[in-house]
Amino acid sequence: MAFHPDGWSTGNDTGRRVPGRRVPVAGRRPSRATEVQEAVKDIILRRGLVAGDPLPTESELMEELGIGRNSVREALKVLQAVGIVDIRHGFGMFVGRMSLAGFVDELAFHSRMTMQDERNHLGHLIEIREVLESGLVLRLIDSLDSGDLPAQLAPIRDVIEQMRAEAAVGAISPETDRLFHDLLYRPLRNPLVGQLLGAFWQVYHELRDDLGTPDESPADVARTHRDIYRAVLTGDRAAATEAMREHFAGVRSRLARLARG
Amino acid sequence: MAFHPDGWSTGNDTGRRVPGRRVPVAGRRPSRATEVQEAVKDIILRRGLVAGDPLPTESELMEELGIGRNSVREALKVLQAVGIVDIRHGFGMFVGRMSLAGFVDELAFHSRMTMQDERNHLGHLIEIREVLESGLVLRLIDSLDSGDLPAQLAPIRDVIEQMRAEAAVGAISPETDRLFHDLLYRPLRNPLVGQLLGAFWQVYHELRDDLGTPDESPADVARTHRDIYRAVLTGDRAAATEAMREHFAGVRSRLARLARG
DNA sequence: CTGCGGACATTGGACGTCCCACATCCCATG
DNA sequence: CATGGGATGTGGGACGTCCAATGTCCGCAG
Repeated sequence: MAFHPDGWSTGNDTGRRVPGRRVPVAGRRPSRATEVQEAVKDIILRRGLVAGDPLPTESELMEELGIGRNSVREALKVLQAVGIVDIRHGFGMFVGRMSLAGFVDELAFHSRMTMQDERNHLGHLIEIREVLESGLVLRLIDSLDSGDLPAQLAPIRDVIEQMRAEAAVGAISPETDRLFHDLLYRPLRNPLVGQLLGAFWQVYHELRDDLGTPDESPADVARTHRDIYRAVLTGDRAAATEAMREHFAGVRSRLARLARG
Repeated sequence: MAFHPDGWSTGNDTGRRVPGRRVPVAGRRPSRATEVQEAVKDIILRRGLVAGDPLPTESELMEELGIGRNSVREALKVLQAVGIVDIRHGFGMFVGRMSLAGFVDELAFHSRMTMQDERNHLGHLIEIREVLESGLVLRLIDSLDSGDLPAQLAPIRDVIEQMRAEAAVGAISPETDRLFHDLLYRPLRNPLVGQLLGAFWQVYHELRDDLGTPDESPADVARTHRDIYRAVLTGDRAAATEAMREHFAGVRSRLARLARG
């Protein structure tokens, strides 16, 4: 992985770098791409840019840093992969919004890779998601203004209704499921929660097809989600914990069957 | 090996497009780099490779896919950034181990970027970490074999001792703190927990210097960690929850002060 | 026989250049 | 006044070439 050794900053490179000129000095190697990455991050931080702000063009970067275009491009691609910059073909580069897309890729890939063996990455991921959601739902109950709960939870109620409707005519769409878990924790006002859970959710659903058919019916799924909603509505912490456990029971059994078969 | 520029018959469609002519084909643009990424992932999955296994060389990839070296390299750099492949100069490429390094980069960067404003990424991150650890410690209590608790928790006890010793002579080293949070949940046998928590921990400690001085003394820190250990040892769920809350109280106050200042 | 050093092959790293694709803006043309 | 077609600027793709790092292996010295 890319290490960024500290003690390099002093000493040798004070200023411009002549393209084509190689420094034969025996020392560590802050690869060109790494240099560019650090430089771009530095520019963003130093200039106090925010997500969406325009960044220097490729040409400007190659000139300012005295580095070839390919290296610049490699670095930018990496920064794009980790969601730090946003590249738009024919338009320019911009400070990126946090997307966790790279995180999803990594988790999804390694989960798929270890699906059949004992390490079972996906199972571990689900366990973490369960722990997280179980804790979050309690925090949600604590944080809700007890004044007008139904109004605050109205969006959730709508999703539950939608879910029930879909279950009645067939299967619950992934989008509806995702929407539930996204909306539920929104009152916590912690956008990272939504993003992280979204990432977990996405990994699960990318690999869902590789798992067998679910043990529970769509109606069961709708019911467990409704139970979570009701527990939050009534502020019943124990019921919320139990409902969350129920919700993940189906997932667990599906995974367990995979491990056996 | 000599390269024959007489044209390549392999699936490289260099069909000319007339400038100014809009291609009516529905807009799908699988960029070269993306193609290579998918191809490499596919190779790993299809051949059932595991972490550490060797991958085709750059030259082999460019030939097999009929794609230029730069594109191949860009793709591989990205895959390296998200921890899917591991590139070792002068040796070869290998299937990567999960590292979450890209995730850490993304979180650390966006946290630093939003440090001064209201969005306060870091605070949200800490909140998630607290929820996670609070839930995990309860799960840990449930999962421990009640037979020989002291033996199972011996490593933790040693770290606590180390922590106390360090606190007595000055400051607790980050490594010791990290070791505690890493070892504590090891009995859960969920390696992802360690990695995810490690990522959170690393983000926090990368930005720690930008926060002010801590409110609590090293002795306080050692004490809160000891309380967590004791709660697990005695299986006291309420005490564990409280100890975890205490543990994060210092972090929270530090963050709050930043928001005010 | 042992071990150490250096040649060699292999593999990644970097660069410059050329051309393509895409987006935007402006101006000419109807 | 509306519109379509450059002109321009930006990223995307590819190629060829050279450089540097790493591992292997063989031969020479002890």
